[in-house]
Amino acid sequence: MVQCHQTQFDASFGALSDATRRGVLEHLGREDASITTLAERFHMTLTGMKKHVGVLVQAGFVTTEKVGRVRTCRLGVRGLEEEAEWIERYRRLWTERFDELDQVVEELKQKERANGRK
Amino acid sequence: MVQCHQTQFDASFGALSDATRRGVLEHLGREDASITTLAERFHMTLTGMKKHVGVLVQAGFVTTEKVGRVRTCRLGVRGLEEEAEWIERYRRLWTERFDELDQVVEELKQKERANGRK
DNA sequence: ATGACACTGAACCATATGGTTCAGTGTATA
DNA sequence: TATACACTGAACCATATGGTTCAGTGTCAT
Repeated sequence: MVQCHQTQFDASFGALSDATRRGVLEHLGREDASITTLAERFHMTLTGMKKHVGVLVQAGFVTTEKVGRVRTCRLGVRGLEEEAEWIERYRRLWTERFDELDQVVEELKQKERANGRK
Repeated sequence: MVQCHQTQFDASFGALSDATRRGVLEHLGREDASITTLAERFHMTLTGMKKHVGVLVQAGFVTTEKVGRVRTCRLGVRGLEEEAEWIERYRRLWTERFDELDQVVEELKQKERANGRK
């Protein structure tokens, strides 16, 4: 369950680690867009935006289709389910870890009270 | 609500985009560890592992404390709450988007049935 | 006090990333 | 048919990333 998705997570978290790409996802969440539209929206050359879109496609977040001379980008079917799962798993890890810590702190307090009474 | 966390997300998703670092988080979720332990565990030089830990510290996922000659790494207090939130928000976006799509498909089917009856 | 141990920092290396320009190709439109 | 438009690909650039080696510094154990 751990080794099977490594390279996929590398790609998807990598794709999410750039503000422009997160912005593109947000835009595509509202409406489909051509490369030109996205390039203008994010103050970037066509070529630059095409690279970002390429990364998002590679990660499976976006699909594109070219009709005539314009390539339209839209959200891919893959979504963020697996990333959400991964993150959730680690959130649980964190919580457990700090519940343990709380216990330790609680024990320390008890000891202190005991010492205070001495 | 969008621009305020950009660089933080850059750092945190960037930190998660590497298999070794995800592995380190998993390890620290089970137990604290020294740099040496982690380096051995992931077949890497001390220096290399120290860099990875640095990235995780920078992202706020890990804290370290040096006592004597060993630096112990543990999960930081920050956790993954905000990343979980972000991802959740986009999961909703996706869902809405594909619900719309489903509607369109549904309408197409209806039209087709109508044409079939012609 | 000596040696081993755990880390640290600088320097280096190859490759990846985020961007650009420039020179195309193919498509729509006047 | 000529022109403008949307994209594509190659080449380039600066910086970041993921790793290494090597030469320390400080700490523990004999």
